[in-house]
Amino acid sequence: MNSQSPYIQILRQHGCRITRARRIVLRVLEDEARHNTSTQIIEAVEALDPGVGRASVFRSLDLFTRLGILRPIYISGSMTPAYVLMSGGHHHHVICSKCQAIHDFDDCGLDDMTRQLETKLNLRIDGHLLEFYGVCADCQAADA
Amino acid sequence: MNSQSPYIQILRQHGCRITRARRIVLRVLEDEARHNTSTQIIEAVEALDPGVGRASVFRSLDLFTRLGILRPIYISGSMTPAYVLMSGGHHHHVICSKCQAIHDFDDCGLDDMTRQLETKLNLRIDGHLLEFYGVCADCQAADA
DNA sequence: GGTTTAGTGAAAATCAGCAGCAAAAGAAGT
DNA sequence: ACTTCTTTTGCTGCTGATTTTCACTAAACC
Repeated sequence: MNSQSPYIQILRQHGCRITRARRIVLRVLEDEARHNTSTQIIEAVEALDPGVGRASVFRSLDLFTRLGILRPIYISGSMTPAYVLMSGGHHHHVICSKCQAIHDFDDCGLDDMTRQLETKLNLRIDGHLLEFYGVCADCQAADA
Repeated sequence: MNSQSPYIQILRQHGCRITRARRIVLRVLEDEARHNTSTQIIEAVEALDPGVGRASVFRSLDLFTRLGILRPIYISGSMTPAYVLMSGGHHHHVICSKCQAIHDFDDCGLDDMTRQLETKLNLRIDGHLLEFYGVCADCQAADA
């Protein structure tokens, strides 16, 4: 009865098999609930089950991205993307330009805009990512 | 007198030197006005001036990103990011999940939210990126 | 023009992510 | 549970995109 995870359901809906590797990668993503690079995810998976291979983690990340469960974003100077879970199809955060700290926030008033955009551009919209860039309170204090 | 480009001004403001490599990378970014991968940018720079080295292109892209001029975004299928110019500090587009077509749009009603967020989280916000994911009109038609 | 030092080009080093294949394990039906 | 049919997996070696190193060039400023 661990098919509760809505993400597992999404896999099912798309005819994908629920494998050990995918389950573990999903668990890591849900547990960590942060913005992890592939390397960090691979390490976490390794810690949870050394039997899961690197390649499968990459394959899972790729699959989840194609299904809209995940979204890779580029943070800081690293060209390795971090992955964020698109819970409910959307995600929002503020990234500090100085210290790269990421501050997630929940409410976005984008439902109206989504509907307007669907009408205006004549397309269907399933989700969105909203990123703000700025300087966090700590870094502003440090500057002064 | 080609210091018109507002981006050149930004470089100046940050005490960065206006070098040949940076000028050319900027020109490519402004001319192409699309979502180009580092490889595409390197090729365009090469075509414009073979004297500019790869490494400098990467260094410029990195610098521009740190200054908020550019933003790397993930494009399906390629592990290398595409770069978008953050004209005026922000950028908005819709990505089709089927054909990966990108549709830029200009107006976003995010000024209010930006100010609310600044107050609520006690930080300064300089810009934002808003991505919508969906299925474009063409792909919907093709499905039917 | 001379000085200073950030920035550069070239080549070597690094490392994330991918490909190919035999073997393993979901899913579905019996 | 057993069988069968595919989908996935774990390996391992490889590729090509970034990064680093370092001696050299050229902005910026006097």
